[in-house]
Amino acid sequence: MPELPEVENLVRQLKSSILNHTILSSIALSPMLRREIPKDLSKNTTDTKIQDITRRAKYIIISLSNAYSLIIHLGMTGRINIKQGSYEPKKHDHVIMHLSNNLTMVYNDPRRFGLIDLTKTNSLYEHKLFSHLGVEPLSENFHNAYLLAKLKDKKSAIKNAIMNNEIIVGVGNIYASEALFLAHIKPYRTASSITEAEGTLLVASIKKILQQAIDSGGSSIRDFVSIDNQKGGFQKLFKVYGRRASPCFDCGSIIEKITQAGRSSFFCPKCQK
DNA sequence: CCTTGAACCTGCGGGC
DNA sequence: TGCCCGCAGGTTCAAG
Repeated sequence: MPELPEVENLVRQLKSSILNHTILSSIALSPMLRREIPKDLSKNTTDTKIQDITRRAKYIIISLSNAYSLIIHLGMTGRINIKQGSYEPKKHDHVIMHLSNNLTMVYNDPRRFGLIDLTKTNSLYEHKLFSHLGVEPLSENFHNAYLLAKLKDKKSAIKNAIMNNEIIVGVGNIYASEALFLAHIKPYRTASSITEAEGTLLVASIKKILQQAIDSGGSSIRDFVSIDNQKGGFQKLFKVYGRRASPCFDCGSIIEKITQAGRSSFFCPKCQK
C-alpha cells in the first residue's frame, strides 16, 4: 500500500495521537506476517511509554521507554488504525495494543506482506532491515553527484534503479513513474545512460513528487487510509500512473504501460526521452 | 559481482 | 451468477 509519502503521513498522525501514551497491553493474533511476529512482543511492550515515532525508508519506528523500539512495515496492504473506546477484532487484524486514554492501536494487513519487529533502540540502525539501506530522498544527502555515481555502472533500467532501496529508499512503483514523467525520462532507459543534466532534473523531480504527495496526504488507490480511515488526495494528481491509453495532460499523446521487473510502468512516449 | 523472476498472500474487477 | 485470470503503494531470495 504505501510508499514514503503514505508512511510519512502515518507517522505524523501517530505522533499527534499517541505520542507519550502508555501501552497497557498488546497481543498478536497471528504468529506470522512476512516474518514471524516476535514472541516477546507483549512482554517487551506492555507498560511502556511511547517516547518517539519516526520513519526510516518505509519503516515506522516507535521508540519505547524500556529502550526497545517497535519496527513496523506495511507491505502492500498494511494499515494502522487508532480507535477510540472498546474494539472488536476484525478480519486480518494481526496486532492489537490497548493504550492509555482509552485508545486502541490496530495493525491490519490482508496480504500479510508487512512486518513487525522489536529491537534495542541503541542498535536500531544496525538491524538487518536497515543496514543496507541507501539515502533518504528528501535529505540533503540525496543530490546529483550521489545519484550519478550510483547509476554510473548500472545496467538495469532507470526506473528499477530509483526503486532500488540500496540507492534511494522510499520511492515505490507509483512515484517512480511520476518522477520519471516530471524529469522527461523514459522508464526503460539504461541507468548508466542518464546524463548530468538529466540526473539533476531527476533528483529535483523525485524530491518534488514526494513532497507534493506528502502535502496531499499521500495516494489512496485501494488500500491506503489514514489512522482514522481518511483517504489521501495525490491520486487525483497522477500524470501517468494508472493512465494507460489516456491522453497525456501535457501533449495529448497516449500514455503507454509496460512491465519492468514484474511491475507496471506508465509513461508518455513523446514527453519522456 | 549483477540482474531478473518467482515467491510470499488475499481480494477485487473484468471477461466469458 | 460464478469461475478463472490478471493485477495490486513491497521485499527478499534463488537462479541464471
